[in-house]
This record gives sequence, structure tokens and C-alpha cells, in this order.
Amino acid sequence: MKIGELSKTSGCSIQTIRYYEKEGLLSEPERTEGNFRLYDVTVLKQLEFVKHCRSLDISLIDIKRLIDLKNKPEESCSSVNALIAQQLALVNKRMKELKALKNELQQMASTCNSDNTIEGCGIIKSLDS
Amino acid sequence: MKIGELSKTSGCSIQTIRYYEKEGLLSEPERTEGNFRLYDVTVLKQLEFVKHCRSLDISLIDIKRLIDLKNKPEESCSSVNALIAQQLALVNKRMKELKALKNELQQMASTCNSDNTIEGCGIIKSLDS
DNA sequence: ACTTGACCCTATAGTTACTATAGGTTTTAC
DNA sequence: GTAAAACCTATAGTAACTATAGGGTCAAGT
Repeated sequence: MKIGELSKTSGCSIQTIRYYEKEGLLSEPERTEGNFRLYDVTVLKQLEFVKHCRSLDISLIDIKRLIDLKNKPEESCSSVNALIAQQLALVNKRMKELKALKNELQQMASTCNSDNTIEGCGIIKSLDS
Repeated sequence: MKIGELSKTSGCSIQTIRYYEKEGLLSEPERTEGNFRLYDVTVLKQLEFVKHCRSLDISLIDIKRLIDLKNKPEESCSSVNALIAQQLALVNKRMKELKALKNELQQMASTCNSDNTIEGCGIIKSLDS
């Protein structure tokens, strides 16, 4: 199939597919005589793998590491485990930050309506402090 | 004070200060004869305002809006309120995503150790599916 | 055979909020 | 007087794309 079809079946934009290829996340496809990319089914699996990783917010560099690891099936999977653990730590950290954020924003929102002008606006006041 | 001192007292890097100035978040300071920026205390307050907003993950564009609103004290503060509400919605959305993420990552991490090779690694398997 | 439109190609710029660098000028301390 | 520290502007780099410009290819219809 050509890139347009791959884009439709995978849900990735054409530019993203080309970008992933350039970054080494997808193997380089055959080309037609006219230089069009020509894919077989295996690339679809590669792309799904990348998409799944991205949906977990794993960075492209880490995805590349995972792909390299996949290609060494006899090695220890402890590095895979470490990578996921690290990702989890990142998510946990971000969640904490977001909770604090949410609290402050909610509190700010609740102080808004003393009167209706910016001069008396509690939100601006708390941002100023 | 010069930019180095402002940087130290505010905790913002020198480049960031210059960047904020370029983006119109700080008023342009006086200059010495030798073209060095010369700040008075009011800029420190402006900078604190920006920092506080950034700590709430408010985008620079939105901070600029807030600053513009601050300068119209007689107007209605409903736009301020809307901006904060929107920010809160954004945070809530991101928190939901992160929770889902965390769940999947935790589940993946727990499937790791069937044997110790990548070939049998449950994490890679779940990423493949 | 020719044209039209859909599809494809590469290369480059834009996005956000900074950080880092290069290459130069000014000030301060000795 | 000179050397170091601090400052200046302009530009490039970061992540993970998206969008655009300016072209080439291919299939269908006339």
C-alpha cells in the first residue's frame, strides 16, 4: 500500500509517518519507480507499536530504545522494566504537580466575585501576591 | 538594578527575562549609556506576576491577556474568570489522561517477570497488542 | 494523446517556552 | 592598563509534530 492508505488504516497523518521514518522508528519502505513509498503489512505493526507507546507518553527516543531491545530477544528485559518504571515515575510526578495546580486554580476561581470589576477581582489579587 | 541582580532576586534566568521582555510581558527598562538594562522595583512585581502565572501553567499568551486586563481596572472581570476556568478545565483533562496512563503503565509493569528475557517480556507483549 | 485531479515527493518553517551558543561591548577591580 | 565579569544582540537548538511551498507521478476521462 502507499502512504495515504497506511495513513488511513493507522490513523497517523502522512507527515507523522514520514517523520517517524526519518527518526528511525519505522523501517524504510520499498519505493515504486516514481519514488512513492510502498508498504507491506509489517510496517503497520511497527506503526501500531509506536502509536501505543506514544499513547503512553513515551518519548520517541525511548520508543527507539524499546524497538532496539525488541530486536534482541535473548537479552534481559530488565531495561524494558526500568524504562516503564521511569515512565511511571514521570507520570506520578506530573500528577502531583497537577493536583497542586488544580487546588490553587480552584481556590482562585472561588475568590472571583466580590464585585464585578477587575480592580476588585480576587483572582488578579491572588496572582499578584 | 541590572539584569544579573534581577535574575538573582527573582530566580528567573537572564535569558528568560530578556525573552519575557521581547514577548511583551515586562515593560522595557531604561538603559545605561552602555546599553545595559536598568530596572526599578516595579519590574520585579511584574516578573513575580508572570512567574506565578507560569507556575499555574498559564501560557504566555494568556498571561499577556491577564496583564492587559489588569491595566483596565474598571472593566468586568468575567474574562479573567473565564480564563482561569478554562485553565482549570485543561488541568482536569490532563489529569484524567494521566490517570489512564498510570493505570496502563502499572498494569504493564506488573506483567514483566514471567522469565527474564525480552522474548518472554510481558511489557513488550502488551505494547505489541 | 492530453489534460485534470488526486496523490505523492522533498525541504523548510512554524509551534511553545525556553536554553545555549557565538561573537562582540562595557564595566569593574586590581 | 588590563583582565575578568557582566552585559549586549542574534541565532540555533529542544520535542513532536503540523503546515506550507514547489514540485513530480499516476489513473481516468475526453
